[in-house]
Amino acid sequence: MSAAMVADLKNRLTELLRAALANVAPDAQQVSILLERPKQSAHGDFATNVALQLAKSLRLSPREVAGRIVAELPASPWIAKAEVAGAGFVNLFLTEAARQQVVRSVLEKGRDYGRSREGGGRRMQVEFVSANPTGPLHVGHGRGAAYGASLANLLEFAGYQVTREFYINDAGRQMDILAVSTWLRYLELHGIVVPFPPNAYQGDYVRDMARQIKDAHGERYVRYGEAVLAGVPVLPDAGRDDADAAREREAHLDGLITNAKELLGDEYAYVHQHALSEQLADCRDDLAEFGVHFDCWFSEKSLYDTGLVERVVAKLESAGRVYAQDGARWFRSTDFGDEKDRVVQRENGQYTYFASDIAYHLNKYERGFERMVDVWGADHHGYIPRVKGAVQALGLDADRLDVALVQFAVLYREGRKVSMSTRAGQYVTLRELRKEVGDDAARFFYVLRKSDQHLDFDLDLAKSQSSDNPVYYVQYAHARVCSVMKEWGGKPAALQQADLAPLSSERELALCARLLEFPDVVEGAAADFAPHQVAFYLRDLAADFHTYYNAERFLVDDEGPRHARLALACAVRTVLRNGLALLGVSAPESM
RNA sequence: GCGCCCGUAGCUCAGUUGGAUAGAGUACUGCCCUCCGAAGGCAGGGGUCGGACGUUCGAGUCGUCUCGGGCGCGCCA
Repeated sequence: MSAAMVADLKNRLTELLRAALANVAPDAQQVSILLERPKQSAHGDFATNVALQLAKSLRLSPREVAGRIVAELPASPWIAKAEVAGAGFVNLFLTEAARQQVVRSVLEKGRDYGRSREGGGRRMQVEFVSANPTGPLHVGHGRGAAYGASLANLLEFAGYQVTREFYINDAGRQMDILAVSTWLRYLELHGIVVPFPPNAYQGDYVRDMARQIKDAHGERYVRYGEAVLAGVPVLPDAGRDDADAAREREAHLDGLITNAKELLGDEYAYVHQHALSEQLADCRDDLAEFGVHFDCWFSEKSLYDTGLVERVVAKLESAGRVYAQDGARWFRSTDFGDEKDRVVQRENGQYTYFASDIAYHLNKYERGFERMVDVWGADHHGYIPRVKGAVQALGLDADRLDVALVQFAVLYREGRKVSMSTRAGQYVTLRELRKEVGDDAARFFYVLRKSDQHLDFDLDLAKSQSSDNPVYYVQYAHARVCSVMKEWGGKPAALQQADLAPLSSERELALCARLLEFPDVVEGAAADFAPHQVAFYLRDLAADFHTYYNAERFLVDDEGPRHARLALACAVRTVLRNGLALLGVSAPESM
């Protein structure tokens, strides 16, 4: 049996079952034959419920139908046994040879074992992280980064041509706040003290940028304090935390932004640009060190510069989807199931974030991606109907766009929730986390949970270098294989043609069956956008290997068993490495 | 109040378009290194799958209701 045939094992089995069905139920040729892997090995390698599906129309008991299918099943070198079980399942047991050959298949394909053509080379975009470049990434962004990167890897492995994209929110008010925050710190350095607003960016990185500007340009951006505050609404008392006070603080900040733009004129753009590029560079470095790379950094501002925002709103208006009310312009998202219509252009003429996001999605479609995935924080779930609505309103196929929601990571320190506030600058950064627990542990930990599930991130546990962290368990299995190979001293290539017949123990055949699962796991994880399935699989594979390792010796005197076992170990190593690579985790040869 | 998500072992979580006796990790208890790496292995206890009703050959999974938790509901991004 060749490697390709192993990969097609399920298809072959399906064909055999269909051949049997042709005799059992000639009128039911279109019935779908689902082959699943039973949870218990006593139920065989594959099972099908097709008899249960057909029983009613055939007016026979499910067990009777199953019995006839088994009787009509053509002989095959891959099936050792087929039997009727339970309510009417047909359980198929593979021959030892069928299982053993997966080892050869893995060794032949190497890094490509598990890769599929499911995606057919179709172009797909995964947009993720897309954090405001207004400060260091925090641990919530880290989860989106780990998830998005792993998802992109998976989709690529599943045969899609993937573009990884970061959407830069460089056009909005948040960037102005960052620029003004930096400028105020800069003025401080020159002895001009304007009270630093509580809702401006507090982090030390703002002071760092101010210092850089001072070092590079001296007093060039200095303006008088009275002018900075001229006409700016006063700050409410620090003690007040009612809604009015919050509004007044925002008004104060807006006033400062307006004055900064007037006082600095064209030079405001420099401060703004400096802050943006500094933060973006920091973000890119941080992610790169985390093993997260992007093919495209897409600027929101560019959508305004090219006039696309304006054009897309006009297009929606001419389609009758935008109307004016209360001085603003609204998109009729209720036509598409949203709870209420949404503003695209404010009374003051400014477009909303939503408007540029519509333009952005139009741009994605125009770039020809057949499928797109937006990875968002789960708190944005209410945003989905309006974006999908806008896509539909533009006459585009909304089904090509998927939104994957990632819940925020909730940090725990000494058993207590760590409060997070971006503005107050009190949050654990991704950098800190990476430094504390290491990139491998962080990447693995992040995807060890379903993405739309809350992640309790226990910092103390993650910080401890103990074996509690599951990533060590998987990496250790890999290091163990490497160690055995080193001890053996031979060349792996010599194992390609090893006779695999000696791999007949229960543990060896179980390990083979596990290796056989990998392509299915990849395909399922890609289809479900669920990298955590790969992480769980790797833990199972490592467990099977550790069990085997403890029970048997590899370096026995007999060359037959020795080479067969080493071939199996090598195959395990390859699959561990391929799986870890999908998750962006290293596969160390020793640790 | 309305909408979306989640309730599975003490804790943290898996559970493959509905499938057979609901599984891991962790914690706890007891074993296993003169032998390729003990960051490992073996064994053990622990569950009304939040609750009720329904759909059917079959429900942790689907539907309705209900209780509990999270998030969203702005001319913010």
